[in-house]
Amino acid sequence: MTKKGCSQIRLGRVELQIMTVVWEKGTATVHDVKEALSRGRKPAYSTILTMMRKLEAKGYLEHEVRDRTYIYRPAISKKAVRHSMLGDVLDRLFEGSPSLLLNSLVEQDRISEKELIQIRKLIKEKERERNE
Amino acid sequence: MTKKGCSQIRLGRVELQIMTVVWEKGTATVHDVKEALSRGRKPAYSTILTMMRKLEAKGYLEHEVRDRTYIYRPAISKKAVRHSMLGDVLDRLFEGSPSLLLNSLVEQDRISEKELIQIRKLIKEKERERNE
DNA sequence: ACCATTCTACTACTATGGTAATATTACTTA
DNA sequence: TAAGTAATATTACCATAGTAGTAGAATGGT
Repeated sequence: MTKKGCSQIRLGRVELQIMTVVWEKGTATVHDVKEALSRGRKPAYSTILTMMRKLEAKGYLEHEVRDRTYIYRPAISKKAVRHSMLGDVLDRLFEGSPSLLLNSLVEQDRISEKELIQIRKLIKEKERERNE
Repeated sequence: MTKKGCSQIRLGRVELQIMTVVWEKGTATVHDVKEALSRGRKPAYSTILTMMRKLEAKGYLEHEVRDRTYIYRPAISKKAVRHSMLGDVLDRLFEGSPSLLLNSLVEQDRISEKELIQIRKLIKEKERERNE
């Protein structure tokens, strides 16, 4: 149970990209990440290496050595990061109000038919749970 | 109409705090902001001054002079910043899926009874609009 | 006229995310 | 065993958010 505001997980643009790769693959070497980041402006190998070392120093990655290659894996869950960063946006920008936040998504027209159905299902579940 | 990804509004922690004050008050002097930021670790007057000048340089604030005091006002709407920053989180962290995002809020138990009602209303409206 | 007050302007420093060249190490293979 | 290869380690930048001391300018009161 995370207390209100004790999260404070800070991840930069590229840091998050790297973490995303490692989350998706489960484990990843520097090369794996470099490979996965082949779209857009690709950072140099040594750039990714440096960042992954920093991510480990911050406790977001861990590694083990196999055939003198570092095998990295997440030391923090995607869920935790989602909670932390979304909670941040919610509090800083939307006065802690999920409906205000959702409204912003509606305004942006970011909600497709499929998403709408999914969301309604979610709400229904939450309501049912609430009425027990 | 903002195109997909052309947003790129970047605001730091304190920068956003300052913008929030100016949005709320409509116009604000450096003193007003310093006053409003009296909770937490309060930045020095000159710190706020510097940041507001930087915000103006970035085109997020404007000012006029009155009795040799700078009266700042927003040059960018809160709505635009909300769209930009939330859109960023949506894309980077939730694969562009609003329902995944909402699910994270549910998991965090950030949705009160009142919010739930408000959200349902929003969804209903969206559905009605969709079925026209 | 002078001084205190109250603004902005200037300057400088710290931390951190991002970038990457280069050095080093260790293994492989001819 | 010497060269080449493939990995990490070291080092050094740049940009920007955040911080704030101090200088300078203009005004108002005495």
